[in-house]
Amino acid sequence: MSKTKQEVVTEFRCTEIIDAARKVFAEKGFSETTMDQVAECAGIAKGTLYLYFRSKRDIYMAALMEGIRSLNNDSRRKVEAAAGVREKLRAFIETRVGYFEQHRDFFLIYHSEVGNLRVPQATHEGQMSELYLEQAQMLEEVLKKAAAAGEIRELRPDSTAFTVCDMTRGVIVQRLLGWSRAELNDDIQHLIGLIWRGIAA
Amino acid sequence: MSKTKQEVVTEFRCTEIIDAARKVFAEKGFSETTMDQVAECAGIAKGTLYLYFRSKRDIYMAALMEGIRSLNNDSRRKVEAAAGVREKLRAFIETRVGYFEQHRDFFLIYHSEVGNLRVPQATHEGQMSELYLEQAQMLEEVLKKAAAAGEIRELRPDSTAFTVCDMTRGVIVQRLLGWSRAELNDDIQHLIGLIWRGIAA
DNA sequence: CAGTAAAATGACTGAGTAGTCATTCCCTTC
DNA sequence: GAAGGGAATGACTACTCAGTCATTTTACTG
Repeated sequence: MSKTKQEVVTEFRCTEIIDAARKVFAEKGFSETTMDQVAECAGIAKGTLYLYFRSKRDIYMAALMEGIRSLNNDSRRKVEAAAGVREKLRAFIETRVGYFEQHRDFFLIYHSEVGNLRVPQATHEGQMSELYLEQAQMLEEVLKKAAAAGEIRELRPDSTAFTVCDMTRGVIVQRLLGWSRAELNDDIQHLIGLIWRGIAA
Repeated sequence: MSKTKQEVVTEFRCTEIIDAARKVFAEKGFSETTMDQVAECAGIAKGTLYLYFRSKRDIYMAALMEGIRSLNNDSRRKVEAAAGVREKLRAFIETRVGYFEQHRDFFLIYHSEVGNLRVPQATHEGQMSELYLEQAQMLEEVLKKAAAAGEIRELRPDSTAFTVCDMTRGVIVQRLLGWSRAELNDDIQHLIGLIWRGIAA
């Protein structure tokens, strides 16, 4: 009984910390953020952070992983639920754009970390790219099946999957930076149009 | 006379420093790089850095700007020289992929800085996004003219231009991370195919 | 080759911060 | 409501590093 209660408290604190971390790290980046700031934002003392996480990097990675996992799950569910390539594609894009629009702060971390091409040394490095590649692979499967069924033309599915991810990422950036004033749906529609028909007359 | 000589030395030192900075910053990122490392890599003492640049950030930005300007010039020249949209598109992609393949270390800085969506506070911030947007705008012009000439279908030229930039960026990342084993030309060809015809059967 | 001025150096300083731990607080249990 | 124990605290420590500046080296000149 008491154990359950303790677990609840622990989970609550962890969530609290991760949420705060996401906010602060998104604003300043990893290096420019201090543990005092994270603590203050979470409304607890700095020492408490270390009761639940081993280090600054640990908190950062926890925030990142949690977000990616949640995004992956959302995407997978939506894509599986959709019928036909084009709808699956739309589901994929819609989910991601929507998710990041709702979790701006998470996108900033995700984006700067996933876009981090430097020589890895973090312990979590393996997990990271694994979770990242998962997205592209999901899309790759969809494309492969569609190609087999003749729904789309024959293309290198891996490269194409990555490219679709990149285009989606691009739309998210455009929107977050306010470079696009269009409605969400118009942006998505436009993107799908590009993917599907290209720009040829 | 003596002045010219002095200028030459100054320019040489600056280049030396910028080259070293590019290498070191690319490896570790801005925050994790120390001035001692930059100095060592440049083969000079730390104090000397401050004879030619005001601050760490100054050196970083100088390295970044110089690279972007050079890339912009290359791209513009090649795109202008090419005839027809499709060839201009190819020129654009080819130049960028080629440039970054040749300046890996620069790409790492460029990528992490341009992808830096946090609230700006750097003095150079304005210049940065200006130089960045320049690329997309160049492409936008090409697309607009092509659309007017009926060479491509009517699309939102701004959004499309950004998307093409994003796709190109994506290919570069794929190649730098070793996710693509294809020949450079095949990757470019594949990308142009995607842009031009989309994925529709 | 002495004298001088400019360039280069690197030990040093001061600010800032990740992580610790002795102390305090609070909640449970009897 | 007192005792006991686990959770929370925040002052403190040990360290890093951007930027400075007194000193040394180099380059030029007459």
